[in-house]
Amino acid sequence: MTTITDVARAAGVSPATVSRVFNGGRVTPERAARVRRAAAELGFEPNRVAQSLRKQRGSVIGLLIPDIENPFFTSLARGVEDAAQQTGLSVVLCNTDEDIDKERRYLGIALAEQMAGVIVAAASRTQTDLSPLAARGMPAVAVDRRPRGALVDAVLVDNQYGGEAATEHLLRARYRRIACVTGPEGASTSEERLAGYRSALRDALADGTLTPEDGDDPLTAYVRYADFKVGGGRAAMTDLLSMERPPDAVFVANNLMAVGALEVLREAGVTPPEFGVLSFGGVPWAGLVRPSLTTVELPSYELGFTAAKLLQERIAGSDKALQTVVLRTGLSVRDSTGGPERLPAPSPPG
Amino acid sequence: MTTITDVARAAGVSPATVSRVFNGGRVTPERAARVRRAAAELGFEPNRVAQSLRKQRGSVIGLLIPDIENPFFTSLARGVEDAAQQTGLSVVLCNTDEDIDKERRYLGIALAEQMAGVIVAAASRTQTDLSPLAARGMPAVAVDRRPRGALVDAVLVDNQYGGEAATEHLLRARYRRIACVTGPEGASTSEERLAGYRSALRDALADGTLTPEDGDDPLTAYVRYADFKVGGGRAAMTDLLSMERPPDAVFVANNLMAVGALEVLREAGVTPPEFGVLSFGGVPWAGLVRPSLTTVELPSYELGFTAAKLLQERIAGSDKALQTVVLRTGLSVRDSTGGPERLPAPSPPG
DNA sequence: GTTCTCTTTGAAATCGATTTCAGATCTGGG
DNA sequence: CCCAGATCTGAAATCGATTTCAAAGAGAAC
Repeated sequence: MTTITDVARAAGVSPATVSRVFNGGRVTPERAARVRRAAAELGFEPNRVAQSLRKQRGSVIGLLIPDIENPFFTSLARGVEDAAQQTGLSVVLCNTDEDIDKERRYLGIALAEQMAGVIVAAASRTQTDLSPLAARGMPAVAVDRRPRGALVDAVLVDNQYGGEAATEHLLRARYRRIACVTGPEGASTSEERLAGYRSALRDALADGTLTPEDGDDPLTAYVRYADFKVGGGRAAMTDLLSMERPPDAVFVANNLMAVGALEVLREAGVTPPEFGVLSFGGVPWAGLVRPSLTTVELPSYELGFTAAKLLQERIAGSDKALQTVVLRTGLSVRDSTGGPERLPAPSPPG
Repeated sequence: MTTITDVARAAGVSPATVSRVFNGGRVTPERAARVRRAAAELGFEPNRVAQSLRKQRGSVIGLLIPDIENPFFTSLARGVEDAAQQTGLSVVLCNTDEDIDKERRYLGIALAEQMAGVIVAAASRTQTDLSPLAARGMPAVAVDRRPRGALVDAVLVDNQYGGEAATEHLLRARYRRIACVTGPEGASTSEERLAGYRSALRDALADGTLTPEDGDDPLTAYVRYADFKVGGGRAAMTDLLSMERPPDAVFVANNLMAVGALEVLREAGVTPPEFGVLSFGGVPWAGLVRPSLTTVELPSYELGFTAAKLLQERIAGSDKALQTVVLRTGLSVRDSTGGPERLPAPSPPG
């Protein structure tokens, strides 16, 4: 491997000069040219490990995500990658598997490897602890989920608004017993989406669109907590269908659980849009799902891109006040929420 | 940050002794205990950057994959991660996007960061160049795709056998005009799967199962090359359907293209199993696709796991002869290849 | 008691870059 | 022609670990 010393020798200068050539120090043009030529001839590339050690900061940023198999996060990862590439940082992806210990381990690695910074989609709102990073001055940005009390920039989506819009849409489509399958208790995303759902129901109760049935609390009876995975969606949906008075629509608070819910519905012979289904977050290969699925669209790529930009500012030394950027969701209305009445079949094409 | 020197001072020993305690040198038990206690109290964690610099080798392995959004590769990545975790290595994921330049850049980073080794699913069989790694003694393992002439261990699937089995299955199901949508020319996986398809057709022609129609070469007429992505599958399928004498079944050489093909078929009102569809590699959320899809099952997780194990051996210094491990595929027969005749509908459950 | 061996220890070199500091060179002004 | 100030340059320190080497100490054999 050719080192800076080799280049220096070849160019007849000192290593310090070589370093200056590549890091923008003052060097006479003639010498600089000699150094560059020598470096090119020898195929010199600075050893990043040595650089990191000396500068006390690497050129890699860590991206901790809870589920690499969820396309939402892979898309987010691409956003981060694209933004990072623009400034020569590289991204390493760490899959925490929604597991607090794995997450802690990866945070430790980030510190030990002296990464330039980290972007974290926290495994838990209450347990994820970013303070060791802060203690060592490593910049961090929370994305998608905001861990409690962490003093970091955050890029989030407007979960409450999205949940509200989704539920309102179902109400407008004349569904009246709308269930909500949300994520784990304690995850900020779960709670906020659920809050949106409840807020929409409360409004509907207030203006008479929805009339309370006796017995259960209408804001709670149809709510189920699950785990943001396909299996959890299946279990929750099965449970809802077995109710004495089952729902006629469901708002599922994440894409994978929506897949699970759809599977269960299909197996039970219950099909949208008679039974309304609305997913928070796009489902992959949505084109294959019939009827097509109404979704709350999440700006996953932008989430990642924005987070990376923010992180870069911090790495560059910005000490602006902490920011929280909230990105808006959008509602893509498709066939699965057409309304509970059986509609006339569309005439076949051609 | 607490360094080895701090610990040494706290324990009243030299840094060398502290290092020995953690790296298995000979130290008297009493001292070792003192060192451990001091380290624990100070929360000492060795600085990996310094370690890497000194040892000339890091504790991170790079995994270069061409498409992070293909669940085949994310599953493979998990295999790598699980295997790596067992020996304290961490994995960083690099998405090359089937792009030779991005791939080259990441290989450069792997070298500059002194990674312990790399696992590569090559972006191109002909252009991917692993020789810089070899030149610097960095261990590498090829996975899924074998770059031409690279002197590295490889873990592959038996593509030809899988393609053959798939095509034979379609023939047995009495499809007679079987198309093949394969990947880019030049990718080893494309070529081998296509070769399997052709070999099965040749056998069928030889034993009379299949009779050549006049005009086109039966081994070529129904073959289309595409790009291993959804869009490519769509285009190829559209093209096939527009033929004067369209096929009655298709063997699609990767999962994403199968999704594209299914979309086109659905839009055209052509449905399996009258039109047979067989995908090489599982389709995500297969449960939502109706009719269910017959697939060649790929051991993606095992592929990654095995590759990581192999790499670890090399990192540990093994100089065994180069190995190529070939893992078998399996055929999961489902509804989409039930045969071209319209079958009586199954009686409803219950 | 002396010598020899074996274990344990710490001082110092090392990895490859960056950066400080002080000296050398150059410039322009007086 | 000399000097102040600006500009360049290289020697050496530094980052935090590992590892070599030599010395000190312990123990055994005679």
